[in-house]
Amino acid sequence: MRPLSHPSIEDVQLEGILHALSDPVRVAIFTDIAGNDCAQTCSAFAQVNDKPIPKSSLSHHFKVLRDAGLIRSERQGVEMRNISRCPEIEGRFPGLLPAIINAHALQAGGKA
Amino acid sequence: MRPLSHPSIEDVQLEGILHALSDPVRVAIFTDIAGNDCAQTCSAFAQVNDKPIPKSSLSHHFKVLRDAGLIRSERQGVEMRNISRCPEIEGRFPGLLPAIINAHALQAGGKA
DNA sequence: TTCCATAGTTCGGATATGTAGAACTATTGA
DNA sequence: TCAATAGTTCTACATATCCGAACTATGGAA
Repeated sequence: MRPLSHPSIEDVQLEGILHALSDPVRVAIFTDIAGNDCAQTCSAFAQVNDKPIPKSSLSHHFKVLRDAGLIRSERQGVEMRNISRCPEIEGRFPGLLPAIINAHALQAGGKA
Repeated sequence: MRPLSHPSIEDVQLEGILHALSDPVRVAIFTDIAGNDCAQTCSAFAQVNDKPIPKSSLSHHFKVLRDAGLIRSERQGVEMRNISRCPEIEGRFPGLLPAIINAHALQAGGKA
């Protein structure tokens, strides 16, 4: 099992962020993590929008979010704690993540 | 040749927008169209970032942008005029496109 | 310690999506 | 009618995604 790698903030690309968040499961996971002060485990998202996510898929989704620079994951005992990198990204792309998070909320709200 | 179809604004999805703009060629095309008052033809983008784009690929990219609701294309004589749908989308997802366009500009600027 | 349970990762095969050359369609102008 | 230009569609191939199964890592219990 390779060690987790996180891109440095200068290497974070807009395209990578948009790609990572262009998946409904990932944008749901990310907005949840971004809106939560305390770190979230991967398995907290075994269900997303009432849909069960296989854990290999979940692991893949977290890797995409990590590689895009959106979250930071670190092992804590048997589980993995995930936190958003919003503040760093805000410095690089001001307003981007808030706008996406807001859009996601609007869409989810209008859907219900 | 099927008639061009454009989704109505209520059917525009955040995920579709992010997916469409997660490609470096498409985000370059879109920011150009969005920043230009006058409509742009498809073939205006035969080169993007000094890279030639085959016209079948270009056509595909425009279709993705259209399907995502980001642009409106209409035939005018022998060519196609493309305009952004920013104002409509601004009403649905406020601040989203400006933030993405700004991020793209920052990234392109920092790259040079 | 050994063993088991839990949390994630990796592998591998099926399926879906993207790329681009070639053939096609639509419009205009000679 | 014919040729030129602008885009689209077809098709084959390359790449990416999905998910079950097998694997690894950590911690706690026997």
